[in-house]
Amino acid sequence: MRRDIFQAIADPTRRAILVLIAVQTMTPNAIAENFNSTRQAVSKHLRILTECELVKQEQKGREIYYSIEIDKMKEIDKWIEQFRKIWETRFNQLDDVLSTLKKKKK
Amino acid sequence: MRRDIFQAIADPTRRAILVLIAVQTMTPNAIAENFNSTRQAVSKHLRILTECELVKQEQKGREIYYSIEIDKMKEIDKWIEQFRKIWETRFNQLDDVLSTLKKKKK
DNA sequence: TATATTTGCAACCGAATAGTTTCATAATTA
DNA sequence: TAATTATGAAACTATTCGGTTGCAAATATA
Repeated sequence: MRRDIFQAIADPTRRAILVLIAVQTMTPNAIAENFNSTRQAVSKHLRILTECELVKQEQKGREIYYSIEIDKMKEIDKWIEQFRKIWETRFNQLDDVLSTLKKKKK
Repeated sequence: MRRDIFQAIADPTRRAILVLIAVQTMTPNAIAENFNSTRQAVSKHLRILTECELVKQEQKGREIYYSIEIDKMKEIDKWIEQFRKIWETRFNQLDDVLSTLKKKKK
């Protein structure tokens, strides 16, 4: 069973769940109301998100409130980071080209 | 056939390919040398990455050089953006708490 | 206490995934 | 021209994935 954050956010329903509970903590029932699939399907998604620690639970009586584990989201950001460096460099290079052109014009 | 960037980067081999060709353009053969699976398997990964426009090809004779489509990578960053806002806010709130504590100490 | 509610788990199913082997095509080289 | 090299496509396979239905456990309410 592969269970990492990238595999977790590959599914559009799970991405939507993350966006939902990022705004406020929610119970599985409340989350499921936003989707066409069954509550059990959403429950399975929540299990996957919990297993890779992208969400955490808080039991309150018979209800369980799910909330986002924002620190784990940073790991995805960390992976993107190495590419961000590239596009920022390319942007600066473009900037250099533009300013060189400007100087030549003068 | 679902073919979006999140599904594309879900596979660890594809993520490694992206990191590899981010540094320099490479041919499928050169890329495949870095993995234990067959050249054909890598070829399939490249097709998926090409289909969702995360990489582009440039034919040179019988060789094909693959390079990263950095703009497409920004789309992932864009999705992370909404969560970045959250963790920055939380960080600031923590900052407020700390400075309040500091003031009380004085 | 009996009933309703909230939730997760197990078993099953069809589709998708990632890999393999085999083959075809096009370009280079001997 | 013949052999070699670089590549992608097709067919097949085992495994995983996302969904379903049915069930059990725990808590709340009548």
